[in-house]
Amino acid sequence: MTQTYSISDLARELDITTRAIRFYEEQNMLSPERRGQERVYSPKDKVTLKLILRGKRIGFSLAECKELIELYDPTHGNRKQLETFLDKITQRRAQLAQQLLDIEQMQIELDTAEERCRTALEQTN
Amino acid sequence: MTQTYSISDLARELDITTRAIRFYEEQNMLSPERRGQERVYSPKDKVTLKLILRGKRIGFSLAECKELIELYDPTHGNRKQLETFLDKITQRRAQLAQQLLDIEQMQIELDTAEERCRTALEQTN
DNA sequence: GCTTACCTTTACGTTAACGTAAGGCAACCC
DNA sequence: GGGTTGCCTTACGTTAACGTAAAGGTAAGC
Repeated sequence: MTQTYSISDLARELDITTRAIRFYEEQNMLSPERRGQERVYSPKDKVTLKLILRGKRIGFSLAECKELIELYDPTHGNRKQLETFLDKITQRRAQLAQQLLDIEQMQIELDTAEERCRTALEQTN
Repeated sequence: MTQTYSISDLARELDITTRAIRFYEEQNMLSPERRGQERVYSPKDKVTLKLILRGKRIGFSLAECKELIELYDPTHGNRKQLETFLDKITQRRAQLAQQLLDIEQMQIELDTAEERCRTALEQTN
């Protein structure tokens, strides 16, 4: 008796549209159960959606998010597939490391930008 | 005698197309000098371009990048403008903080994904 | 039995961020 | 002076990621 969700349940909870959720399914990133016509989502589907949203927040394309999701599968892979998986993981790691640097740098620049703003504000007083 | 660059100089060095550079200019993110028809870029222009690219790497839209660039200006702002600037800075900070969390989480998941891959590989031996 | 609130599919529309030609001027090379 | 290289503008094409109708099916409530 594991929990299930309707499409609008998930839309509300994750703050996205039902259209977006259906779109992700079109892209084969989700495949919810059906009760007749209606989509019925499992907790695992919800996790997948959260993965997608997190990927998007750090600027990943849906295609990239999809790759990440596939890394979660009970790895049905043959040897060669597994090795390309490892390659992809390495690439993602490098990308994330670069992003960390970029974010740190940008935080520093926000600091100085804020200072300039504050001193400029004091001038107007 | 400060350094200058042609458009293809910058394209080569920053590994983007000239079309992209011209596009950023169309969006009023750059305004290089002209020598006749030709665009002549300054070191400052180059910095701006790097800012744009860094913004893109962490998933910012060009519109967001533009806002960041404007925070760099010799703040020509009146009081109200400065305050909205500060608001925007606060928002960006929050976004960056969230991204840091997202990246950390994703790194952890890459770790476990890699492990699963490696143990699956050992099965195939 | 009618409204309201869900759900469905199909399909065309939209925006961002460029890509990709097409056509033309200016300078150098042999 | 013909060819190559590099710059320019104008303009239409393209892809991703949905938005937005349109048209309809079902179940609950009054």
